[in-house]
Amino acid sequence: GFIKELPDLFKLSRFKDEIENMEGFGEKSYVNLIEACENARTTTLARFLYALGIAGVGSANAKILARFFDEDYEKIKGAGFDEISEAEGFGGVLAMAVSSYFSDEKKLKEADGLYKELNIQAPVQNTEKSENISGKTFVITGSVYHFSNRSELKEYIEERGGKVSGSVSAKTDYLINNDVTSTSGKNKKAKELGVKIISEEDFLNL
DNA sequence: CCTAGAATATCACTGTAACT
DNA sequence: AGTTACAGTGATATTCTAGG
Repeated sequence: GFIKELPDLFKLSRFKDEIENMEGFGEKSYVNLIEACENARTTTLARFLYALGIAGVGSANAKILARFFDEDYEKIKGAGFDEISEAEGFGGVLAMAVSSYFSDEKKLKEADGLYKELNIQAPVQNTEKSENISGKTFVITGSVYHFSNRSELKEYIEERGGKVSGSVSAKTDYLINNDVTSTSGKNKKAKELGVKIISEEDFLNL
């Protein structure tokens, strides 16, 4: 009962004592919970859109939407079916999902309430433009060593104008893989299609 | 205060279904 | 044909509470 609508996620400290006394909880879990919620306040428009849970709008499509509408939440809210269809990769199904979400009174109210609690930041862009990375598509497989996890490497690439996708295709420029002997589906496909397979070191040298 | 055992969270990775 | 979202799996890491 602590969370009745989305914005309540950011008001949990009102229930400090109750939360700490719940089974399986203690002071530490309470503090972690509050810290996690506070960290989540600072986010990008794309992450916010992703979080709304609109069918078909995951992390990748949310980024496209945010960019297409100039990182402006008001523009997205006001956009109709036709306008949304013009965004790259958005056809009838996705445009309908998005436009009907924002024309639903209840959902709109919830989204607005959540938006008010947030501290939206502009996405980090092209901190260090790199010609070898910008405009290229990468796929990462296996573990990484120079970054704490794959998401960090993904962010690193995207900040420099590159793209990271989940599956190898003819449009993929590089497959990043430290395990040369790997026989994963991604490696096989990369070999089939003649996609360059590089190690993390090779990537950093780019 | 410290430790052990248990529970839970996180991570990398797959496969499937559905969309453009 | 190419992409993406999403659910599920097994392994590993983290972190809790209870009890000495």
